[in-house]
Order: sequence, then structure tokens, then C-alpha cells
Amino acid sequence: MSNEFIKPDEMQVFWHTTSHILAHAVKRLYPEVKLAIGPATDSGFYYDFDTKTPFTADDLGKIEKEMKRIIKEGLPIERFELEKSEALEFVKGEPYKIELIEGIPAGEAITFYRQGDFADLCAGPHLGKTSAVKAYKLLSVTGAYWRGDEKNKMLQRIYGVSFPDRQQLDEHLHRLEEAKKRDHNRLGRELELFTTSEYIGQGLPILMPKGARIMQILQRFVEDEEEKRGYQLTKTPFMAKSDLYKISGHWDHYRDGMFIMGKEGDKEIFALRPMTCPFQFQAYLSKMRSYRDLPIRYNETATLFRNEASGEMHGLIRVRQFTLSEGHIVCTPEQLEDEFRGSLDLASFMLKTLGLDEDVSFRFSKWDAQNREKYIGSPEQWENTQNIMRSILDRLEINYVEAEGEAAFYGPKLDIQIKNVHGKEDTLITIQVDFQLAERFEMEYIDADGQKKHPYIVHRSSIGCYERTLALLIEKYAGAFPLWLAPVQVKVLPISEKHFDYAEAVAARLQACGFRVEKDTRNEKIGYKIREAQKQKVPYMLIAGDKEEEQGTVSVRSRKDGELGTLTLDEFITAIQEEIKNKTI
RNA sequence: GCUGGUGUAGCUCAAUGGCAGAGCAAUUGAUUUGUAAUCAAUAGGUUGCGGGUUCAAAUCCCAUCACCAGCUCCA
Repeated sequence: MSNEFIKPDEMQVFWHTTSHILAHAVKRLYPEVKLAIGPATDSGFYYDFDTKTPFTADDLGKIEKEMKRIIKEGLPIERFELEKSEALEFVKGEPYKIELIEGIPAGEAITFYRQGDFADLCAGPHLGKTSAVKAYKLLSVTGAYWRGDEKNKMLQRIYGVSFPDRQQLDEHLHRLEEAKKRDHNRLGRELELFTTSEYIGQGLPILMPKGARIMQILQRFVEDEEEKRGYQLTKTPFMAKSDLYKISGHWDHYRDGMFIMGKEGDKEIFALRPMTCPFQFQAYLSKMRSYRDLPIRYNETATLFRNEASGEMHGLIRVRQFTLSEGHIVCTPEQLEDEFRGSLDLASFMLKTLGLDEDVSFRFSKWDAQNREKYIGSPEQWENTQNIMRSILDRLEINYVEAEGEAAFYGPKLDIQIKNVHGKEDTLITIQVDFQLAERFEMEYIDADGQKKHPYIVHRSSIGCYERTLALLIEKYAGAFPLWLAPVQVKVLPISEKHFDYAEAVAARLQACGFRVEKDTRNEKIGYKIREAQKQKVPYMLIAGDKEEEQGTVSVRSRKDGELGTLTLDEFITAIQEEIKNKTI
């Protein structure tokens, strides 16, 4: 969270201190509650508590009042150190603190911070006294597993935020409210882009005509661009026998995420595809391949099915059926770097065109060597592939963070990450390097030396999953899409009934030119029609009355800049053709 | 899957065990409109679905489905 007056790291200290004040207040009100941890986050702080009865909204109010007292008391905050044995004695009765202290390596300082009658194990640093926190708010209470492991007990987490003055807090809360208004889940329904039905089920959104329109535009754009870049489109089945997934490793490493049809003992068990890779591999395997054929770049606008757990679905961002701009490049080891580079270039081009390029970050997702059973292949293969990938990334001068345990089960990934309007990060696009599956499927090519060799495979997406990308576009533009993407580009608004025929002629002409046009022939005043069109975020409104009809012109109003004046229809058409061609953001 | 919350008209929300309501949207009529809301009337409901408690349930309890926040998982 950016802040004009305080640097981010100072805010972290500020928030961390507030989390101690929160824990202090909870301990005063509910002495039996056990303390877990309470760090600062990117945008505030939280503290995890182990409590028999979960906190209610009323409790939060009480806790806030108690925090106020602690702040008013202006308690000095003091740091002190203890030896391990002393520390363990000090936190007697706090099992989570004991566990934390036991995990601290011998010889490392064990520090505590004390404010009044409360002291907490903490690396610090902290503010000098509790009264420095002038404005704070507890935002929510949720469940969270101890140490982020679902095998552990679920604790109660209280989230909050704080600032050095009331105004900054109010501004922050206002920003949160504004962000909510951009939430794709709300805007997407308001703008009739999608809906859901409890009869259809969770994670299965229905794309309404306007949402489907945007997806269609994106899809055509993506497929055309991929064709230009040497991709060949495939159309592979939505399901396959379990045999296929047994070879790919999905059966052993991805089964929880799949919709499986049939039961143990059935002659054939089918499963809906969670990924397209093994299907496109069958296309490759349909005949003998020479090194001269490579690289082969397959793309597919792929409908995929993943059986996400019930609590994980979210609007269009996490769903059970989705459409991935998927593709697999089969290449020689020598071609790998170029193909990776090309994939990244394509993804970057897409992001730039959509205006999302400034909003993404890169993550190099590696395997977790401690969790071998999650992956196929040997440690040597993993290390080797990861090293190759890292050197490619470094040569491309990509600014990435490394993440252990985030790899696919068959290979490491470069994930292009983006945050939604609530600050939650998700993967938008991913590019993966894979040597394992080519072996498992016995994919080969005859090299120049006459030897059969296994190719490398780049699994890649170009624009990501259309549903998720659409969600992020809705939030990015608050529903006001660039002209080339807008489901309705122009709305013709006749002043009165007298002008319906002229409005019809204008709309027909625009339609014939390929624009997406609507007209508003309701018996309403022009101000009302403008208001409606504006709320629907239509980029251009054309007002048609006596004057325009006489002169064969239109009065142009843009949703962004308001009245633009009168143009001939030809002038208007030329202008928006240009805007669409350039995909102006 | 887990923790907590929510579910009332198409939408946003009221009704704290005692007659289900408002605004917007919709429909009809009047108005013929010049750059972000014309006026009036009408209609709209087995309170998500299913059980239970009660003389009486939108309201309390149980179960279930969906949605929201978060955890875990993930594109």
C-alpha cells in the first residue's frame, strides 16, 4: 500500500505494533485465548488466535474499544532478550509460542517486546509506545490453519489496518470501498457479462451475450496472432480414458483435480480433461517426426475441467470449467531457448495490448525437493531442467522471484502473476519447460545424426484463461472496456420519436461497417438515455435529432470526455475505425 | 475441504416471534423530449430449497444449496 508520508517498511513496523496492541486487547478481554502469530502484511496486519468460541462482530467492537484504552495508556514498548530456557519458561501456557521458540536455532537471540502487562515473542522492530497508533480498524475475522497447513488446527485470524492519523485511515477505507465497486464479480453481473445459477452449480458461470462477445473478440484476436506466429490450431476431445492420464501422470498426481466418470470396476473410466497436453501429444505421435519438422507449435482454445474444492471458487477467477489459450511447442534442445523467448514475447504482446503489462510480476516456480511424491521424474532431471530455465530467464533479464513448490507436477514454470482488485495474487499466464512427458509418451524425433531423441516441450498460454483474463479486464477498466473490446461500441440515441428512422439508418450503416451498435428507441428524454448508456459504459453515444437529420451528421458523445461535437457519419466511422485498428486503450 | 458471515420482488435494501414493505428496474397511459434520472397508474412474493419448534416463523433450531471474506489448493 503506497503512502505519501510513511515509507512502506515504516508502515510494516506500524502495523506490526498494532497487531501487538490487538493481541494485548484480546488477552485482557479473553485471558484463555492462546496466541499464535501476528505479522504485518502488504496492506495491514493480522493476528491468529486459538479460541474455543470464534470471535463475532460484537467481539471485534469490544476488542477495538480495549485497543483504544491500550493506546490511550501510552505504554512504552520495550525490547528484551532471553535465553532459550528462560524464554520457554516465560511463555509457559502458550503452546504456539513454545513451538515457535523451540524452532529457533541455538545461539540465535530470542527477543520479546513488552508493553505494560503484555509481552510477545517478536523479532521487531516496533514503535516506541502504543499511543503512536492514532487510527485503526479491525476489518474481518476468518479461519486460518496454524502454520498454513490444513492438517493443523484452524485458528481465528483477525485482520486490521492502522494509520498515524484518522484521515489516512478514512482514505484507506474509502479506497477499499472504491475497489469493491470495481470487483468483477459485482460489475460483471451488473453489466450483464455473466451470471450464475444454483441449478448449474458452483464455479460454472454462464457467459451472457455481452460477456461471450468479449470472449469471442479476444479468442479471434489470440488465434489470429498465434497463426501469424507459426502455431497450428488443434481441436482435441474434452475427455479421455483413464489410460491416457495414467501415462501422463495425472492419474497419480492430479486425480483430486479431475472430474472422473465411472467407478472402480467399470470396463472403461473416462475423465474430463484438466489440461490439453496429453491430447496434443497424441497429435504429435500420429506419425514419425524429423528434426526438420521441429519446432511444432500447437495451439488450442481449450475448454478444461478441474474439480476445485468447494470453497475455492470465485467469480470468473476460479472456476471449474474454463477456456485456456493453451499451446504446446515440441522442439529440440537447441530450439528451446528461442521457443521460450517466443512464448514470452507473445504473452508480453498480449499483456501490452490489453493494457495489463504494467500490472504483472514474474514468478519462477520450482519443485519442492522435500515433497518428491508430488512430482514425476528424477531429482537430476528437475535440477537440470530448472537450471536450463533459470539461465534462459536470466539471459532474458526478467525480474522474477523464485518460489519453491509452485511447479507443475511435470516441470518448472514461469508464472506471470497479477493482483485482483482485492490485492489477491493469481497466475494469469504461465510458460513451462518439460522434459518428462516427452519420455513418458515416448515422443521422439529423428535427429540429423539418424538417432531417435526425445524433444523438449514448452507448455504455454498466450493470454491465459479467458474467464480469468476477462475478470481482470473488468476490474482494470471498471467495466469501461477499450473500444475494440467493448461489447457495445456505439449507442444511437434519437431525441424523439420523429428521429427513429434516422437513428435506424445511422445504426444500420454502422452495423454494415462491422461495428457493434445498439439504439435506444424508448420513449424517454435524451438525458435519461445518456445516463443509461453511460452506466452501461458504452464508449460512444450518437445523439440524433432534427439538426443531425437535416445535415446527415451525428452529435458524438464519448463516455470518457462527454460531448465531442458534431461529425458527419463518415468522419465518425473513420475515427473509430482507427481507434479499433490501433486497439487504443 | 476448513472457519466465519450472508440469502426477502429483476437490482439495492427494510421489516428483532404477531397483516412482508420502499427506491430503482418492468408493464400501461400521458408527455415528443437536445447531452447523466418527465409524470402517473399497475403489476411483481410459498422470504434459496427441505424439515422442525411454536397458537403464530423472513425472524428460533436442524439439514442442504448458492453467494461473500479468508485459510488450504490452484490457471
